[in-house]
Amino acid sequence: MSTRDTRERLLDAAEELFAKRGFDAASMRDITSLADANLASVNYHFGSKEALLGEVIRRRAEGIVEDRERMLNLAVEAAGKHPPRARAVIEAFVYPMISTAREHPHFAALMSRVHYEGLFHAVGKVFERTFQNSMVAFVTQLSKALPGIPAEEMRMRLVFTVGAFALIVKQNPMVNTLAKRKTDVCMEEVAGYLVDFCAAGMEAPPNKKRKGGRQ
Amino acid sequence: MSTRDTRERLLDAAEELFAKRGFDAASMRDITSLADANLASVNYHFGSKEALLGEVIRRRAEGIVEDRERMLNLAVEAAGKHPPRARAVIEAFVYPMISTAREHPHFAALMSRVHYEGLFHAVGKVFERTFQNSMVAFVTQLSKALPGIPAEEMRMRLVFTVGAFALIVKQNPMVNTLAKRKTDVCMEEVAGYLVDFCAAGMEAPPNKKRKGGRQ
DNA sequence: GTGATAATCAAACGTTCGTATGAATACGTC
DNA sequence: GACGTATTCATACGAACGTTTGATTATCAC
Repeated sequence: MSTRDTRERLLDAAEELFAKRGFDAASMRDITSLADANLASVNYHFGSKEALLGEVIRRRAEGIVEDRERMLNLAVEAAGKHPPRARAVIEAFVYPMISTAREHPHFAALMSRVHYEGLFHAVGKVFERTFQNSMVAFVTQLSKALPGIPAEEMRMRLVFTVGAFALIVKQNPMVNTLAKRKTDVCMEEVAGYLVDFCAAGMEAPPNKKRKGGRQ
Repeated sequence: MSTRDTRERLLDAAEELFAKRGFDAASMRDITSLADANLASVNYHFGSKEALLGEVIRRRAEGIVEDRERMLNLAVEAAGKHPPRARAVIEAFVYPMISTAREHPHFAALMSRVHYEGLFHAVGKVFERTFQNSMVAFVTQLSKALPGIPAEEMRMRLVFTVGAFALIVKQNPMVNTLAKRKTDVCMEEVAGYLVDFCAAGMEAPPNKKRKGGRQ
């Protein structure tokens, strides 16, 4: 059993348990046990538990960002000299993560956690270099598609999209309860709903800053 | 210093630290220290750490749900014999939590955590009895306002709204970074953006279940 | 085979955790 | 002021945590 095997088994086990239980609640003993590895192996291969989390995220995040950029470029080219429709931009933003959520549901759930837990101390750098940087290009294209929306409001709308998205891929019990589903909501199905919802939200008229409104 | 004082100081401290660090990372010693109380006081007043979390949520959740229902009823009455507009329903859903987020930002951030961490074992019951139950009435009114949307899709759209919402109230570093803000995003400001976005998303045409689409 | 490097292993380290205990103090009632 | 209850307190417990260590085993070039 080569080193590479152990490394990957550790990454897989960590991905699953970090996603299911959270960073703190997933102990090194749980992870190494699931990976059929020795307790000390994580510190040998990665140095620390935090570094393990960083590597779990890094090994997939870059691919997702690349897919997003590829889809965005395709949309730009397909639109010719016009800017692409907002819906096409949203699809380029959402589908790579949806595909990941199907192939690696634990990773998608973990990404959702990263948004909401204070895990930035461990993954801040890799997260910044990948996901956050990639968002700039999407805001740019959305602003071209919808020139009437102020840049700041457009950025907020993309944050809303991330939030709506993150709650879905989390496989949250609430989602199934609310949706009155006995089986888990299927990713492809929900992707269509999400794109419809967010594309319409993007195309909404800009906010009338009604000052003196509700205090 | 009466008992009630200590109880409330513990609840306040727990609310803040659970929100900032998460359930596991916020230790009893941190909480009791911030509350200027003895380490044993939590177990004396609440029985356990989990019970403390449950009480932290319960003491505010019920008020929020009541506010939501009150605003929803007002919207229904104001609309007369017609159903209220989707936007009015969204406002009734969002504003009570926005108000809470202004008065008790830690609580709002904690609620966001509850959606994403596996905290349901501790708060599942109180959470179910309050927030999830209250959603049924909103889906009902939204379906009346927008009869063209299938019930399941409407439920998903309300989940999207919760997700977009939760990411905002979390005071997530990403939000400020993305929004290119040096100061925290103001709740009232973002509430307007959020309602515009979600109301438009609600009113989007129903999804054309394009089967055989992307695999 | 031999030696150097890489990887695995069992065991232990010191720390921190949530909880429990029993004594000490504060409080309200008579 | 004394008594019973409610609360606070210092302290300790056992368990679980991430990490470290030093020996042991596998791997591979020569």
